[in-house]
Amino acid sequence: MSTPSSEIINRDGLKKVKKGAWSHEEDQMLISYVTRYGIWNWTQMPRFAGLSRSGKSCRLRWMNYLKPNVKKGSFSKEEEEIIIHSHSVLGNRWSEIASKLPGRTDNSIKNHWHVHLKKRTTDHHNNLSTPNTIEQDDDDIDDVEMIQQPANHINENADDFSFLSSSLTPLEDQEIVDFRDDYYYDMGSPGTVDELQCFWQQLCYENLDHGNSHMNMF
DNA sequence: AAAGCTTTCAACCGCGTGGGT
DNA sequence: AACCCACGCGGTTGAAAGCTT
Repeated sequence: MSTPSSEIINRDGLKKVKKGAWSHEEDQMLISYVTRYGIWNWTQMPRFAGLSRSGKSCRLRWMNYLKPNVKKGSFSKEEEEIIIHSHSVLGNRWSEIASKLPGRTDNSIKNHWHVHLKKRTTDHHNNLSTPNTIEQDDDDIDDVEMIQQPANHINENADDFSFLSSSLTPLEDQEIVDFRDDYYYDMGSPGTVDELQCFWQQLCYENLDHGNSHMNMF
């Protein structure tokens, strides 16, 4: 779910940064570039990667969606319990709360809080302040159930990088990039124009097989 | 079937911070 | 000390999906 893509053209007819939803092709370009060269400078990187996006947008897309260990899908009871407890201690420090939930991003936690958990905690608080209330909604029942669930799956996807090999065929025979921790920072810039051109030619070669002729930018 | 309403969440924006010069 | 730049954070927005009437 996202806003539609829009390319902004300024008065001189020059292309400026694109906004809105990311296309599959843009995702592939970003993944491929980061896999090959690592993250060296978000501001400069879109230009080298052939993306008409701001560095900020690229960083957000990578951190919240494309990064290999980003956990998608619904939150478990244990995760919700951790969020609720952490929020009661830390407040709206979403990044700090996210650090307690491997694979979850601050953005997704923030969204989940506002959509699901905020109401639950205020309801709970209201029930406490009105002790004669007998009603117990589904969410309260969930709160009881969550304590009984095992917590062994919270980190289940932390080491799952399998999608990289399936989506990045041009690079599958090259060195395996370790995305854990901050390894991929400080890998250096792409270096020469020849090196960069070679990189994109590899990508184009592979993508032509899948009809992605837009990749042919050289 | 379709119109209107609600929910969800990806993405944007503005601001604060830290490092470099 | 002052400025610049890159990055990260938290609040907010808005389109799409889902639901209700």
